Amino acid sequence: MGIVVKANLEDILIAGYLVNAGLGGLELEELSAVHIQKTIQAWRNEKGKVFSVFNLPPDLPAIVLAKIAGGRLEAMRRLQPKLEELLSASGLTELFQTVESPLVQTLFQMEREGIKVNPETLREFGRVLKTRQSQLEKDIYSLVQEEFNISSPKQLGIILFEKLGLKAPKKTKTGYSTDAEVLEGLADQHPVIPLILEYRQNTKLQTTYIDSLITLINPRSSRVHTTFNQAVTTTGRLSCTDPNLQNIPIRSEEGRLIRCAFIPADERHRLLAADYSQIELRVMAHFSQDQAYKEAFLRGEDIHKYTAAAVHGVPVSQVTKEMRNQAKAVNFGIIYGISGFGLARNIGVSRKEADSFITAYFEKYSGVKTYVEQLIEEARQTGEARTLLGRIRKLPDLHSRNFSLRS
DNA sequence: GGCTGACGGACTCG
DNA sequence: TCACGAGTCCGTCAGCC
Repeated sequence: MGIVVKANLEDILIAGYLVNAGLGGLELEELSAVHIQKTIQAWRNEKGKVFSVFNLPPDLPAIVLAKIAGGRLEAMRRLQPKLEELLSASGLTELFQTVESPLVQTLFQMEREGIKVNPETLREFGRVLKTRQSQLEKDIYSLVQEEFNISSPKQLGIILFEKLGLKAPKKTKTGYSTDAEVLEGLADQHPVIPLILEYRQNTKLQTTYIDSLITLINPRSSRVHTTFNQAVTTTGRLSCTDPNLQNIPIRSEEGRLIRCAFIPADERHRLLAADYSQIELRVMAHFSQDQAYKEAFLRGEDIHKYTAAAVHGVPVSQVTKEMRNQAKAVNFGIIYGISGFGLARNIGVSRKEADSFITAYFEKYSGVKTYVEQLIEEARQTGEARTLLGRIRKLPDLHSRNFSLRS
C-alpha cells in the first residue's frame, strides 16, 4: 500500500469515541442512532452476523451492496458536522486534531511494519513445555488418584474441595473459586496444588503465546501485524488484538522466554525498549503539587523507599525490603483509590495495619490527599473527570449507593 | 447427537 | 468482596437443527 492521502481526513469513529466518553467505541450504526436519529444497515448476512467491509460475501447482489453503502455514506456525511460541533462544545477539538488524528497514520504504519517473530524459537519452547505438561498431568492424576480435566475449574473444584476435603475460601457465581490466589493460599495443604499452578501457567503459555502466536505470523513478511484499537478503552489508552502484543509475558521466568522469539527484522535493525519510570506517580506529583512528593522526585529518590521511610517514621537507610514492598503497594493503590480492605488483602497485613499505613501516607503527602478529595468533589459535581489533554471520562456511578460501583 | 454462540473463570500485561 | 485498564483461551451450558 504506502498510499499517502493529502486530503484533510476526519475519522468519525474516533470523533464519536471522544464525544461519547465512557461508552467505548461506538460503531457507525450506533453513532447514527444517537446523533442523527437515523437507522442504518450494517454489513450483515441473513443470520444477522456482521461482516468486515473487507470481507463481503461474493454472492451479495450489487443492488443490496449499493443500498447499504449508500445509507452508510449518507450517515457519515451528516455525522461529520454534528460531531465537529460536539467536539468543539466539549473542548475536545484540539485533542482530536493534534493527538488522535495524527495517531491514526502512526498506528497504521506500525501495523504495516509489524514485528518479526521466529517460529522455530516458539516451537522449540513448545516442545519443552509439552514434555513438562505430560509429566505434570501424570503426577497430578497420581496424587489425587483420579483422571480429570485439569483445565476445568468445575472439575478441579470438586476434586479439591469435595474429594480431598480442602477448605474453599471463596466461591464464584457458578461454584468453587480455584483461581491462582485461592490455590496459593492452599499451597502448603496438599502437594498437588503447586503442580496445578504450574500446569495452568504452562497451558497459558502453550495455547496463547506459542500455538496461537505461530498462526498469526504472516507468511509473506515473517512478522506479526497486530491491530491497534484507538477507540475502545474508557480511559483513552490503546488496546490491541490478533495478537494482543500488550500482554506478552515478562513477570515469570518461563513466560519471559516467549520474548526471545521477537527479533529485529534484519542485521541492520536493533530492538530498543524505552519506558517512563514511575510515570503515574510523577503525574500525581505534578497534578497534586504535593511538596514532599515533588521534592522526592526532584532529588532522584527511590520513591518507594522514601515513602516507606515516611510511613514507618524511620530514616531511609533503615528501610527493609519488606517495608519498601509495602510502600510500593500503597503508592500503587493510591492511584486507584485505595481502601484499607484492598490494601490489607494485597500485602497480607491486618485491616488495622493497612488503615494505619494509609493514614500515615496521607499525613506525609497531605497535598495528595487534598488533591484526591478535590478531584472526587469536582467529578461529583460535573459527573466527569478530565485528563491533562482534556479527554473526558464520564463517572455517573460516583453517586451510586453501591460501594463497588462508586469505587 | 452435534454444532454454535454467549458467558464465566482462568491467565497474561501495564 | 474491593483495587484501575485491557485481550485471549478454555470449559460449560443453552438453544438450535
